[in-house]
Amino acid sequence: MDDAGHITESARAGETQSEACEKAADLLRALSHPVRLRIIKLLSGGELCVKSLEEMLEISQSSVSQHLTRLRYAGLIESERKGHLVCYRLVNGGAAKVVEAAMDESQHRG
Amino acid sequence: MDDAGHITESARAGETQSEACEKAADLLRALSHPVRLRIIKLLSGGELCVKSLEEMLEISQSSVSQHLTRLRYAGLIESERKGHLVCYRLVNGGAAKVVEAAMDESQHRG
DNA sequence: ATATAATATTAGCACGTTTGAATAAAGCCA
DNA sequence: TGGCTTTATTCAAACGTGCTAATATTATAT
Repeated sequence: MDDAGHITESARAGETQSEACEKAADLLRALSHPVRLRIIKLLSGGELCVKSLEEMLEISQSSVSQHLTRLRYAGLIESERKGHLVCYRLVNGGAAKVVEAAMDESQHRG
Repeated sequence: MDDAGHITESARAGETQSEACEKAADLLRALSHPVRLRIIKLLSGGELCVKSLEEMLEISQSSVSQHLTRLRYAGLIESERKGHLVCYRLVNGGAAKVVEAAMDESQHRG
């Protein structure tokens, strides 16, 4: 839905259309793995430590940790040490909104 | 935003939560390339033939065609031959909605 | 039929991603 | 301290992706 009569948000920020698409593609790439989607959905119910995620997802500790690192690097989640646990939570609802849109859409077809 | 008191859409369809995430991840992967995002945005303004897209995107014909194939395979766009041109259009607004959510989100941070 | 324009497909290479195994680091408790 | 649990990091192998160059296909026009 591109604007015709006024300036787009990316233009306002001094960005090229195609630069904005690069950023959005980075975000989508960070989300485009089934395990990472499940992590986002789990965290949208509240913060969780790595061990809990590992049990819920039933994949190796190493793999969970690497996916969390990727999501954190993308700015979608943040972590806080609590004793010997490290808890993760969503940075804000934005990532979950994109995920929701994708889940919605992928069920109506595909 | 998971449901607590009633059945989710994926459950209704006889799908596992994690199967639904696989599908959504497939959709996101199909979208997670800057050129493909630009294609979706261009097509949301109306159908276009490959040659036009090639000129607007300023990338090779082969590359455009391959990206279009991927989007078509994902069910996001469809094509129609018109003389010696092939025109592409969005299958429905759903893909554009996901793209919009991602562009929105990626501009508020990251 | 031949030439030309538009599109699709293929092959090969470079690069990114995902995984498990192994190892390291950090915090707790006896 | 030493042992235990949790988490992070590194490595190598397998696999996926994106690009270009080359070739094939499809339609049109002469």
